[in-house]
Amino acid sequence: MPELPEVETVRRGLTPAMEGQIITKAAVNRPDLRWPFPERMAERLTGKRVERLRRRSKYILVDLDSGETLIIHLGMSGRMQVSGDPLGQFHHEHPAPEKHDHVVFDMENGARVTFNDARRFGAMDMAATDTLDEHWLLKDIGPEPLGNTFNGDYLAERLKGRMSPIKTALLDQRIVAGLGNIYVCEVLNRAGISPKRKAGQLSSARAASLVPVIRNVLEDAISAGGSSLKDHRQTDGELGYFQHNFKAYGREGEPCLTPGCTGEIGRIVQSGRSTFYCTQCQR
DNA sequence: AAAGTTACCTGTTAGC
DNA sequence: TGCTAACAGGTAACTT
Repeated sequence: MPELPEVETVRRGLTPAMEGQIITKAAVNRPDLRWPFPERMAERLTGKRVERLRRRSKYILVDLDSGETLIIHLGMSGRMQVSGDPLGQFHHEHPAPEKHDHVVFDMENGARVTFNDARRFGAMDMAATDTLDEHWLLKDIGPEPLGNTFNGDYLAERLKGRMSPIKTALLDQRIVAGLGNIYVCEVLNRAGISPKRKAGQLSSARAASLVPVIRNVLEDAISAGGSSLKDHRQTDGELGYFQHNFKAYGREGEPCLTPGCTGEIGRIVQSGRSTFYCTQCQR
């Protein structure tokens, strides 16, 4: 669900409420999300100080002073809401609990962080911080698209020889981290590349040219607080607004916005997911 | 090995 | 209004 920009927006929203703070109480209201929670999760969190909040791909990583890291994935419908007074001053009022509030953290500063996930495709696990890269959920993930190791040479090399459509290849988290259905549609529209084109059929130069487009789309979306369709909210409950900047996603039947293009946006299904693209200017 | 399909779960919406 | 079906931003497990 939430793709990289939404997860980064959530991480930034959680940081002032959680970083440097002790978790005074962890309420775990059910045994599992997509998978069972780790053994004794509440006890392993309670009384621990949050040293740092990081993000890897679509995962939020909460480093604790116990040497463990809490790994959080929002799945399709996961939200994290901050309530109360993070400045720790006078009133500590929190909204009434809602359906699907599965995990609730109370912080020493009075902030409350609530994980709500109707579809329960989300996940939480805990692992030793120093070997986190070997965790089964993280070990096969490709480079961060906004990091230095993700460059034109790398992407061209990874796409070489691939028979799958470029749309599918960019969704493959082993090739590049953090892209989901929405942003892949936007990237290919901005790049003028057909989602149906075989990944290995792109010239190296064209493959490499995707790198700055990917970076720009993601950076624009992060600046806008992510995209709110059905579920994504920022941690203060506000909507992101990048959805107003979509040029392809969700615009079936509407005109293509590429300057000089007279085509319209169509929709096809690729590996079970909707793809929106301009049949005229995306070749 | 790689590509494609299915399943997980609930909520919303479109269509009748 | 009420019912049903289709669909939703992810990804692991399964089949081909």
